[in-house]
Amino acid sequence: MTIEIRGSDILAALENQGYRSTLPRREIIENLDKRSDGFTAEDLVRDLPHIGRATVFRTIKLLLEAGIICKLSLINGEPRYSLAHAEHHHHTVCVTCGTIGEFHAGTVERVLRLIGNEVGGSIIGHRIELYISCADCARQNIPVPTAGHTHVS
Amino acid sequence: MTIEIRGSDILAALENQGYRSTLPRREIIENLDKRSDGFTAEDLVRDLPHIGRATVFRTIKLLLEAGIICKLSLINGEPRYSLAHAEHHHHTVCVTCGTIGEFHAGTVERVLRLIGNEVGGSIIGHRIELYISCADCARQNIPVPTAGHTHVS
DNA sequence: GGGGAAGTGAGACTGAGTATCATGACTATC
DNA sequence: GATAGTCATGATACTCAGTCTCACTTCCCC
Repeated sequence: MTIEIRGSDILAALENQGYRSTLPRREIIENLDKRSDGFTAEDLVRDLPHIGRATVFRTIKLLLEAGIICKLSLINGEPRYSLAHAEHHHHTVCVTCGTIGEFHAGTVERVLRLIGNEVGGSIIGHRIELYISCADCARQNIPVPTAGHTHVS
Repeated sequence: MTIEIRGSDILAALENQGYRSTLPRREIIENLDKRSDGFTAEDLVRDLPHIGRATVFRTIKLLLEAGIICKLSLINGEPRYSLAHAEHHHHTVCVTCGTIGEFHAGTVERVLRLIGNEVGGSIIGHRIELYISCADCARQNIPVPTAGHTHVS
C-alpha cells in the first residue's frame, strides 16, 4: 500500500497527535516534501539556516515517532532519513550514490516470525536493509566502495 | 556452520593478512574472548585503560574488516560489536538486556536475492536485525521499552 | 644491531544527537 | 483583548562514538 504524502497531510497527522503547527515545523515538512530519496539531519540544518539545530533534530524525532519518516543507515553506518511512503516496508540503499528505495517483503516477514519462534523470547521488531548498486550507478559502472564487510550481518 | 573462535586463531588470521601481532592487539583480542554476548568500544576502553582510545578503535576496525567481529545496532541505534561465530549469520538483539544472539536464515537470503532482481541494480549486501525480548527477560516480565517505532523499517 | 615500516598514545577534532535554559509563540479562559 | 500557562524555539554547551594528526615506540628483516 503506497501512499502519496503531502506536507499538509503530515501537518494534519501531527496536529491529530496533539502537536502544534508552528512555522519551523511547517518549513521543515515542506522541505521534506522535496526530498524523495533520503536526507541527513545536516541537509536540513544547511537548507534552513534560520531554524535552530536543536529544532531540526527535535522535529526529526517527532516525525520518526509519528512514523512519517524512518531512519536507516548507509553501509558505512552513516545515518539517513527517508519519507515513509508505505505502512510497512524496508529499504534499499545504493552504496555508491546513497539513493534510498523501498520494498515490501511479506515472505521475509513470515520467515522472520518463524525464526523468532526458534530463537525463544518474543519478537519486538526487525530491521532489514538491502545494500545495492542502483541501476543508474551500475549502468555508469561506478566502482562499488570496497567496504571491509560488504555483507553486513 | 558454527566455529569456536579462540584468541590464537584470531591472531593467526590477522598475521595471515599481513598485520603484526603487537601487545595491545593481543590484549584486546584476549579481552574479546571473554565477551560472548556483545560489547561496546567503550567497554574495551574502560577494561584496558593502559591502551589508547585510538588503538582500541583501530583494532576494532581491523577485526571488522577481517570479519572476526561484526557491528550491529540496538533498537535505539546504539552501536554494539559481537564476535562472529559463523560464516554468514544475522543477529537477534534483546531490546531490554542488550544480549546479542545469532541466527541463520537461508530462506531470507533467497528471498532478498529475488527482491534484488526486482529492485534493479545489483545487490552488494544486506543487514538484518531481529529485535526480541529474550527468553530470560520475557520470563522476568521486564517491560519492553516503548521505543517510538518498535518496528524498525 | 640498525633501519624502515607498521603500530601506538595523547589529544584535538568531527558529526550526530541531546540537555539546558531563557525567551518567544500559541491557546484557552476569563 | 488581556492574561496565564503550556508548548516550542534558538543558542549554546555537552556527550558519545569514532577519526586524524603527529611525535614516538615497537617490530621485523637484513
